[in-house]
Amino acid sequence: MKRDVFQAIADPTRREILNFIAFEPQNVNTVAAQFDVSRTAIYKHMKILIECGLVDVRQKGRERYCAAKLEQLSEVAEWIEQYRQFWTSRLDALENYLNDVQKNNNSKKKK
Amino acid sequence: MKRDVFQAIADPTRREILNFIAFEPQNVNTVAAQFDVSRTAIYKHMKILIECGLVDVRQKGRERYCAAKLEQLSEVAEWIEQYRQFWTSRLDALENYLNDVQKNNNSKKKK
DNA sequence: TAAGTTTGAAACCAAAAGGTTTCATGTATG
DNA sequence: CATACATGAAACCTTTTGGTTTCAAACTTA
Repeated sequence: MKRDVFQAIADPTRREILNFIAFEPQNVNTVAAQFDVSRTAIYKHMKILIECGLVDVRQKGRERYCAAKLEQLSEVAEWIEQYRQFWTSRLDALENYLNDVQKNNNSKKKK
Repeated sequence: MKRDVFQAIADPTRREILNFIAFEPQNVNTVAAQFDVSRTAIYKHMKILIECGLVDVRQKGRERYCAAKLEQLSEVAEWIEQYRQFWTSRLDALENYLNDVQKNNNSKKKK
């Protein structure tokens, strides 16, 4: 099953897991120790993160190091960016307006 | 109940709803007509979007116009931005690597 | 080799999510 | 006023989610 990044980061525990392994890969037990819930519960969250590509696993002996692949977040970032013009500052709104005006002027000049 | 923006945008139908009303507010029926599911189902999605502040409602006669308040997405955007350094250009990766090397050298020197 | 450690997976459970049909209410309008 | 329309809400159902306990397997190490 191909998991969805949007859905993966919807859960606060999974966001905390990502944050915990963002700087340095950690094995499952180390991650689980950070949380109140059972290791198995964390493992399940991990599985979801792995399925959507947000986490990568590297076997090392009997341990498995989980590394965050945060570039997968760009899918969400890009989805949001397309709407950024709707909420940035009024200055930006002005800037956009001026850009538009300029664009229109250029088009007119070409004609 | 204070809803969570992360959770609200996890559902693909809700993302489509946001996109549909992003440029121009629409009443519930008009939105519902865009989707296969029932009006009531769309209304429930709408309610979730309203509860987390992603949608604003303005009564007008017997109709209720729903407008997207996309600036609420900034919460998610900011959460992602803090990790952007981890996946931007390879140049950044090289920079991080060099920083690490330097750090390790310093540690060794201390010993 | 035997005991301890790290992990994966199965069976099970309660609550939440997403959907439906149905009904009530307020608003327009012929 | 009577009918049609737009919406909110309740009751109900099925699937998914997030959690648990338990057990098996693979790897370490005394």
